[in-house]
Amino acid sequence: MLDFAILGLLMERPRHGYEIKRSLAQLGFWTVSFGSLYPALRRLDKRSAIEAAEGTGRRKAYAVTGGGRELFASLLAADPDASETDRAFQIRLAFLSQLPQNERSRVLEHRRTKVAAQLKSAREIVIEARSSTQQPDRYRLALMEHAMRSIESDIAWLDGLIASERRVSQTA
Amino acid sequence: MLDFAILGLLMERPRHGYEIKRSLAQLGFWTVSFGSLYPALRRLDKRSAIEAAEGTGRRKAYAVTGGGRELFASLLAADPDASETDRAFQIRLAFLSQLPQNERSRVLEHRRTKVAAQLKSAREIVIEARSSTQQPDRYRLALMEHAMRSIESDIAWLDGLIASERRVSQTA
DNA sequence: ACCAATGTATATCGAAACGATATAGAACGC
DNA sequence: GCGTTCTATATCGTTTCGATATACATTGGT
Repeated sequence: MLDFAILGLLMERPRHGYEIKRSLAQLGFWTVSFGSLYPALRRLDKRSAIEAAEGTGRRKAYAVTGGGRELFASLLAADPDASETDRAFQIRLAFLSQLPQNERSRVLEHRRTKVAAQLKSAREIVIEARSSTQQPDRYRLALMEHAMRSIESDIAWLDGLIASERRVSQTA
Repeated sequence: MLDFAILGLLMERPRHGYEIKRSLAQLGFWTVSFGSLYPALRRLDKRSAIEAAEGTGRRKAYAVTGGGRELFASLLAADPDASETDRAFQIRLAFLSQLPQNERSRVLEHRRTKVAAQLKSAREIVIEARSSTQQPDRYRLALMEHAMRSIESDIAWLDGLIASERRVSQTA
């Protein structure tokens, strides 16, 4: 999970820990804690997927190794099965350019199906709550409605991505 | 965190594990795993914040104890400091009715301040990315823009809550 | 009436991630 | 020159996760 993201970032260029943390946050999906980051780096180092390059001073820059590249490629191309996390999808998306066009659509469509299911159940929950005899706490209703709307906006966003994907593949 | 949510749910009525899981998901904020849930129940039991009521068959219903009520109240009223998690806020909100009106506004305003800061940095990131010479990967840009829009919609939602809070306190 | 599939329910394991905190050099302000 | 903030790595204990095992209950088809 975190390993996947780290490898992806290191594929572009060597980075040291703190920089990985910053990049992760800038990609808009994660403010990872030090308690996750440094153990992850050691994990990857142990598997020799990464190696410490130029230990200039106290900053340890890490670079991805050959094995690391292979590992990353297999993670990226892996079947985005039903149990894919939100975060896993985001990471996959951030590196989606590295996948051939037809596979990209598959990843997006697959995600759409999953989120559509989430929307269905979120809607049912809201409808149920609104029509309940003893109508629920207003804060909770707000919570449920907001959750529903967030999913709706996720779907709209995904549809935009899918549409632009189709446009690109037609031009090409 | 999870303990907080469990206590809140058990304050209303005794529930067994599976039901807590379902309620948590319905409140729109969490599909907690069994690997979190059952350890959490045992944790709370050990602290005697909850106790097993009527062990009818294989379902163990848990009820909150006096100590548990105290614990919950202190968690709910605790200072929503800067490090408050998204989830912690959501849980707090789900049980906000149990807090006096003036404290409710404080919780909401505090949250707004925090999310506003998030929005600021998200906007900076998007602006920076868009104006960058080597403009970033389109998928990443989409990711960043979506993150930004999500935060914008969170703020709008919070403002709605704050406004309705004011309306209520004026009528009262 | 039988049995397969699905739903309800509790439990546990190892791994991953979290939040807090410690430490310390570097850069900056005044 | 001295305090504050920023950069950077590290570790500790706890929480949460995801996968998996198990078993009874309910429902639907034939």
